[in-house]
Amino acid sequence: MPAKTVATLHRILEMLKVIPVYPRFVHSKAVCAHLDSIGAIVSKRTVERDLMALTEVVGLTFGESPDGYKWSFAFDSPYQFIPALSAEEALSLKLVQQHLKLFLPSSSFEKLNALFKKSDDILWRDPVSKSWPSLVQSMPPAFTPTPKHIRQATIDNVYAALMQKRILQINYADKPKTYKIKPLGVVVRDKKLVLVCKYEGFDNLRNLLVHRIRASEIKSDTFSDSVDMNKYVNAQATAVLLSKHKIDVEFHVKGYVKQLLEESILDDSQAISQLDDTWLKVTMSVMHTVELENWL
Amino acid sequence: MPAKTVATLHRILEMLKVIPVYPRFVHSKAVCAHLDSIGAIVSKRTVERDLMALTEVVGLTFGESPDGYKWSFAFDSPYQFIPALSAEEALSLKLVQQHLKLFLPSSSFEKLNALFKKSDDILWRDPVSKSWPSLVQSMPPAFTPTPKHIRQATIDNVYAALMQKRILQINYADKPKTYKIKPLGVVVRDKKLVLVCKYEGFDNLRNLLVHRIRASEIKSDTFSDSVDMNKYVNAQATAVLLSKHKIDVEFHVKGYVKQLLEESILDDSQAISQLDDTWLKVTMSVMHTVELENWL
DNA sequence: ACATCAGCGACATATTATGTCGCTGCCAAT
DNA sequence: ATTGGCAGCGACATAATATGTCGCTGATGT
Repeated sequence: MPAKTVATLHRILEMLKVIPVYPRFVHSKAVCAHLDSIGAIVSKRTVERDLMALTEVVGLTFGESPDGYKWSFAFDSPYQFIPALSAEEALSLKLVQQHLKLFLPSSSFEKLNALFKKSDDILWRDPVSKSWPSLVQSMPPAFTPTPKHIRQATIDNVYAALMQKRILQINYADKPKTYKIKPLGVVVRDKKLVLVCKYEGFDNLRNLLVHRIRASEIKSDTFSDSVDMNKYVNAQATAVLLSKHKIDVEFHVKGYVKQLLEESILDDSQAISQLDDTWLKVTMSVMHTVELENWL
Repeated sequence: MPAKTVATLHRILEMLKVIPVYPRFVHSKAVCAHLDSIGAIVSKRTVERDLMALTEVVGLTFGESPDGYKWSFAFDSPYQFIPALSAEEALSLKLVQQHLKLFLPSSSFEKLNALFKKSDDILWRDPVSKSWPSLVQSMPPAFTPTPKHIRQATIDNVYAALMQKRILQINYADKPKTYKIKPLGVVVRDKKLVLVCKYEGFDNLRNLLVHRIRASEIKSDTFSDSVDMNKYVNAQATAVLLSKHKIDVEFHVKGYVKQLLEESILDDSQAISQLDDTWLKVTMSVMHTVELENWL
């Protein structure tokens, strides 16, 4: 508890904060530098010893390289996420996972895997409920192609080019040509990652599917174009609306559809009342969309 | 590095693993018990000292109570998630966050906030890109009411009852009556959490909106009903499909719609070819849904 | 009023964390 | 080949400390 111990602990945690998960790595020298930068000056030797010790404790791994060891968090280290999780919290995470699996390409949320793994563990250990996997579900909207897989390298390049505003050279789809593009933003639509960009030399916006990018390479040229993604997305979204305002709907149903409505919830504002034994009156206020049109 | 140090470190981490984030807590005695259970036997005094020390280092908090201090992780402790995050990873998390904000009630992913906060930090610090907040977006499907807020207590009760198969007594919507229900599963549909359940004494499945549950209380009675949520969700989902198979579509467009199509991507299998200066031919293979019908 | 128990201060001591130094290879540039 | 630079690692000395023990205090609830 005295001064020195807390200093040591702080140093260790600070070290862990600089070490990324597996495919990435840091050299011990960088760790030293970081410690210096936050005022926790220790000898290089100590850092080396600490790293070694952490190997066994939190599952660090290291690989050799010309300029020293390359340190990484083990991929599945249970220490990536520390605090305890209650069974309820774990179940709630499970729901998030189900949802993400359905709506995002898996590469987008790989960073969350440690968390999901942990909640799995918690749930397995739970003595009461063995059937949890089916307790929570995410309901896909109508039609659901499986999310495409995207290579990590591709996604990294896209993000890096995006943030550094640098030209990205890609092979797209099956076209043999390579294109130079200026990445401006990323949108997730349906289950696909869409890259909004301009082709070099052109000025109109194009949408590319990230999972169709075959090869990518970041060039050193930068650009200064930019686009208000918020506005862009809104513009595209409202294009499919028939009207911008809510409308009130009232209709009567019977038989099979009646049953369905009694058990389902179309909208929050829906009100149902019994007209007689066979007919049901439904009123609600919703956005006027194409979907609705066909419902009726 | 010698034996004892690594033991201590291990013990500390093991302690952190049992401490939940803020609203929840553990008593120091429980921490002791856990340490004993994994063979790291130390005196109670040491545990107390350690906890105190951890206060300053990882942001533990404690509150008084009749039977000892109640220890929690500060809910914004930067140590909940340890490994370093690269800017690319952070951006990718940002995308997930955008997406979740749009599709899930916020209470469902509160546990991820530490992670999102961390990625925010990383991105703010990034020297190159100051405009990251608008770089990634999630595109809502057509119409998007704001996700409802759900009280944490409600969600916890629902999940607990669900896992322990216990009767839940609730007040629903504005009705003055209380109902006893058997929770069978949770589905997220559109932006709402839907609780699939049976009313006590009835045998048909009902869907309740979790955010409309006003008050809830777990009873001690248990039940044994169960439902295959997977099947249930699938059944509901296919109800809105006009046909189960993909169909091929071919159509010609010009003018404004042509422009839109050139810049957008409706589906992965779409192929576009130029007929002449004004007309564009589009072919694709998609599920036959009501949405599609209206597109044309 | 009593018993119980959590927190906490004090203290002693065996234990150890850390800096220093020097050796050994590996790499790369001369 | 030769050299300089640098990373890892073992050894060692020592100042410093982590931890168990004991006993006091003050709540709590019976």
